[in-house]
Amino acid sequence: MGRSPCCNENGLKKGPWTPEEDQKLVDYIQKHGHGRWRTLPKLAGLKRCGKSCRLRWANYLKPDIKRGKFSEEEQQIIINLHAVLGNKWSVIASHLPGRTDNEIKNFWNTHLKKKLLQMGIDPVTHRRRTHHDLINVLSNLPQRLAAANLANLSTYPNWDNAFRRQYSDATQFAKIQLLHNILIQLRMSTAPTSYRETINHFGSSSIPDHHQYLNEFQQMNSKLEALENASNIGFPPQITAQMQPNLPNYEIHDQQPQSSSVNVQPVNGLEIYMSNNSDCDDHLQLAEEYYSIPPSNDMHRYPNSLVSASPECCSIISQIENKLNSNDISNCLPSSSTSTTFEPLGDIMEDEASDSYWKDLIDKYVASL
DNA sequence: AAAGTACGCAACCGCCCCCTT
DNA sequence: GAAGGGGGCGGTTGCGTACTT
Repeated sequence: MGRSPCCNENGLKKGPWTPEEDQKLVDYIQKHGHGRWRTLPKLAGLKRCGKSCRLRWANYLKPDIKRGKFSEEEQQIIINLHAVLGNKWSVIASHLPGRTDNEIKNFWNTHLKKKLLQMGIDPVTHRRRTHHDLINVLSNLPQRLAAANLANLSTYPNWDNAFRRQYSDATQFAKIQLLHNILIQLRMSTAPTSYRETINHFGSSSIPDHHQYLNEFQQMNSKLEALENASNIGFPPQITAQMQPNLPNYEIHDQQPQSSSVNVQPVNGLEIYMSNNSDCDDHLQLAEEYYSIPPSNDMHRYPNSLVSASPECCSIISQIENKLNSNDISNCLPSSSTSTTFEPLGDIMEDEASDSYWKDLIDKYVASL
């Protein structure tokens, strides 16, 4: 069928609107309403196409439009709705009084997208970018290992100590990132971060003791936090700036379901939805209401989707876990200001002195993905 | 101080859906 | 049911401004 553009007539103005044009449009609409947009410009004395008038009115001149910065609450609403709806800007705008779809779309593209990326969250799927991070780390690891090995050779006497240490730290950091990413996978494969996933995780027939479950989850988070904190202390700034964005951040929260029977329990920045009553059908119904769209339609858009680990992967994760359990990471703080950055993690990293251990581990882990 | 670059946002473009004829 | 028009929507562009070199 097709249609001719509404702005193909000669003499029609394009580009930024002048205050005089704005005034004409406002005056006309306040007096007569907009009626048919195509006929409006002529009646209002504007040399614009109807579409341009509609957009100018809808996005800028309408009296109830809210200008200015988006509040934290508004930002959270946009993120949550985008996780469920995708780029349905007009629907998202309908939940934010005074905000236009265009404004929200621009704000998403210029601010929120970057914010989520910095948090290690994919802005399209709203999943944590565990696998991508891991692949990035793995793709750089051989170079880092090679560089570190070179730095250790006495055949390069001109390399100063800071330079050697930087490369040595980079190697250690790569290893820690690997450990970190594997642990995140472990956390995501065993710890649901939303109410739906709680149900999915335990099945609809029985839900074990929530407190015990939360305790386990908290312990895992504590370990990860300690690991992150330890790896950040004293790290050379030129490397930190480059690599820090790869470290996921857990500040994002799901929106609290509108029900008094559901508690939100913050766990190290994550919020887990747990119900007080033990009726699984009610739980599921609440979850369905909260997410509003059946999961089979578009599962990938749900926030905090469950990432499951394969049995092989779990086995490797267990090895790492055993290692972590045999070392008290919470005490891993630098013993002095002159210590090497990753000395505190030495107990974990150095008892397997050879890089072949890590190579094997990486190979197995990649194969299990 | 000037040139180059990045960023933010208003406006435009083209496609699509829905309603009317 | 098909054709055509009106309006809405999401993606993209381009300009003005801020920031960096």
